[in-house]
Amino acid sequence: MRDVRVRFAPSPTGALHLGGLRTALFNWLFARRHGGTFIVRIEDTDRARSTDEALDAIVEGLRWAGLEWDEGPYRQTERLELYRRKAGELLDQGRAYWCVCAPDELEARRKAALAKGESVKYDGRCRTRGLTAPAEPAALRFRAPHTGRTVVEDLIKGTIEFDNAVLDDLILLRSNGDPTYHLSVVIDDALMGITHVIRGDDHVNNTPRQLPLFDALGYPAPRFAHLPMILGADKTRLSKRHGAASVLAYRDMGYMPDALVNYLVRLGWSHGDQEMFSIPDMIEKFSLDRVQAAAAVFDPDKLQWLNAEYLKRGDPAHLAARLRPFVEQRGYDRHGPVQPQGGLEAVIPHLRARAKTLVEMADWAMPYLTEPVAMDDAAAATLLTPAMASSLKKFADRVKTADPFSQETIAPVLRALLEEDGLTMGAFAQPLRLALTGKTFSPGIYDVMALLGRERTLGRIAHALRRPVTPG
RNA sequence: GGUCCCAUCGUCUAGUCUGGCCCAGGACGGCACCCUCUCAAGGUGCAGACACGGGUUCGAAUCCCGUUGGGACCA
Repeated sequence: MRDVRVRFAPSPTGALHLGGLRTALFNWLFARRHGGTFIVRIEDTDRARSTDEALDAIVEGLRWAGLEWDEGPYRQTERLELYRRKAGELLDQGRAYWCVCAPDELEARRKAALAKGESVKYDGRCRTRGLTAPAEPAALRFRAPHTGRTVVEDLIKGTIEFDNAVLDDLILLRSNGDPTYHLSVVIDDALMGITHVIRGDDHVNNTPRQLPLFDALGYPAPRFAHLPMILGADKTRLSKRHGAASVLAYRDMGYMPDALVNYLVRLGWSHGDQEMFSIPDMIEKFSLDRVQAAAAVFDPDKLQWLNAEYLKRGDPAHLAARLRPFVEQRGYDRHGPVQPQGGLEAVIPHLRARAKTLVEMADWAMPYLTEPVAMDDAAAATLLTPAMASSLKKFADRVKTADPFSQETIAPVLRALLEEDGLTMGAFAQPLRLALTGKTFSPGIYDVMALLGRERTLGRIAHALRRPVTPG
């Protein structure tokens, strides 16, 4: 195999979507697997719809996901002269011709054909006119073959045959001189030495139109692999309508990049029953012939499960770094950081088994990082009864001297107290938990105390006891 | 409308190329139980699919044809 060169070629007309990320991922994996080159090329010739904001978002999304490229991003708007020059060569060689059919006229003919149930392709009116440098606005059309068959040997779908009679004479240059998608994509793939075009299967029908163009331009065609679409729950193409589809939105919802990538790689690709793949693992195992031909439905629940798995297994220091922005966003700085022993990293072992996202983890972490704690008043009204308050006070008095302040020393004190006051752990743990964290759910109560340390444990109980207590 | 693609549990998929090991396996989700100081997590178990109809064959989820259904592109 020649040195593999693949590209991801998004249009900067919106956010990077999950479908786009997966296309990028499969290209990237293929390149890495074969020691090839991964190129990012921005298809921004549609200048009306392309924006720099979208371009930035795409680049940011790729970076966040960890898909580093080897070349680019190239921008097609920087290569317009090249496309025009190549189009001129096709005209000189008789492989293209001027067409003066006006767009609205074309549209009218198309509608008429559709109404009569005929093919809507261009009728070839200007094909044999032999127009040279027309004075009126003219588009340049490709003289496509109209006989024979074009065969695409797709690496995923197998052999796909097209009757050339159904192929259109593509427009290469619009009447304003701008290249069309078909022209620029073929020239770039040819000149950039792309060996494998791995793209969404919405491009399958474009392939037989582009193949003769490679030929006319005098370049060997790359191999093609068309990836199945990602669908929403309603089985239509995934889009904004299905809720968040943008990669950056998933980042902001607290997903780990490796978890998203892991989820995406399993959408359409598999390696036996294996569900979890590290990046090196998927690079080693990735292959196009294991890619599914059928479309896949995006399942947010499974993504969330995978994310939780990454939270449970990840390196605490790494998770802490990912978690920090979410914590800071929550006002970590507002009260001044109140660090538990060992910093943010120390809370991770206690929260990772419960949280599904970094957002949840950050929410759960706040009681250990800020002072004072936000109290769940409704719960306090039912849990902090006078009787409980008295037991809590006793508990606080007795654990004062526990040394070191840990489960080993606290547990005997607590057990004795429960016996004395005729309480069960089940009855006492909730009021204590609420006093310590302000919440009705938390890590194990001994872990909470160890995390808070002696001073803050006692302080919080005292603080909770100063609340007006409900009679009862 | 034309062209093209696709079809295994609700979802992601293994099995399809190289028919028998599949009265179809795994995972997510669901349900039940266990564990338990809360919430989770974890453990155990249960329900759940070869779209349909014809062929080929001793034998088909697997091969062929058709139907149906879904999707994409063409403006």
